[in-house]
Parts: sequence; structure tokens; C-alpha cells
Amino acid sequence: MQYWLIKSEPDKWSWEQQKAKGEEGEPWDGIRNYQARNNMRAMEIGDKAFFYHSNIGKEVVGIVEVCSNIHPDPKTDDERWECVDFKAVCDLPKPVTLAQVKAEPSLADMSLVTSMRLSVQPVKEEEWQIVCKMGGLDTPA
DNA sequence: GCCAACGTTGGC
DNA sequence: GCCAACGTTGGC
Repeated sequence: MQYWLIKSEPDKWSWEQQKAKGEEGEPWDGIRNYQARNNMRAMEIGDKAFFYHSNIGKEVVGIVEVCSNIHPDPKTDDERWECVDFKAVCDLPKPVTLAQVKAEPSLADMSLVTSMRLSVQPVKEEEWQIVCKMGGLDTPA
């Protein structure tokens, strides 16, 4: 079981839309970056990920779970691009902002800080637990 | 809206 | 295989 973080501009695909999909989940299509795709290839069903709003909000707003194996990106015929599906698990009671992450010394190595532009990134277990706690979850999801 | 960072493309 | 040009991302 591994942890991840996925970014979305709420203009294009928001946490509200993700939650509205419920158990059905939604393909995380449109990724056009090899490193991000490779991270998705490494995912397994049941892995958890933070759902981060970039640009507007700039905060971790919820938790999603991988609910499909890797499959071709339905939005393109280019076979290089693949994706997995995510379903919403729960809200973060208190969204964790980028500023909070940057201000927290124990999160200084988080990809969100060091690889700012990567849209699908791994999260260490310690980081997962710290962010969950900051977000108001007593028991990490 | 601007701009810095960075990944990708394509000419040589 | 190098590197300049270009496009995109995302914080501010």
C-alpha cells in the first residue's frame, strides 16, 4: 500500500465533481507527463491519494482511493498515455494549504514542495500521517 | 496576468 | 546527442 498526491485545477475537475462520482470513480485522464504516468503505473487498487486543488485554493481538500488498474487514457489514441481511476473516500475536515505544508519543517522534503510541477506524486507514509493530522483526521485514512 | 521552472520537441 | 525554442504548469 502506497500513498500519492494528485493535483487538479478546480476549474477543470474539482473535488465536488469527484465526490459526485461516488463509488463509480473517475479516470484520471489527461496526464501528459512521463513521470506522472509512471507513478500511476506503480499504483495498485486500494492505494490512497491526497486530492489537491492547484491554482485556486492551493490546498489538499480530500482523500481518494485507486479503484482500477492502469488502462489506456480514454481521451487520446496515443498509446503512450495511460491512467487509473480514483474514487472519493472522505473530505479533509480542515483543508491543508500549500502555505501550511511549506511552513511545516517535517514536510520540507514533500514532492509538493520539491517537485512543484509534478501532477501525480508519491507521498511518504510519515508525510501522509502528518498531513492527515493537520487536516483534522485523527485516524489517517 | 505575469513570469519562473521545467519538460518536450526538433534542427543540426 | 546537444541545445535552443517552445509550450505548459502553477505560484504569486
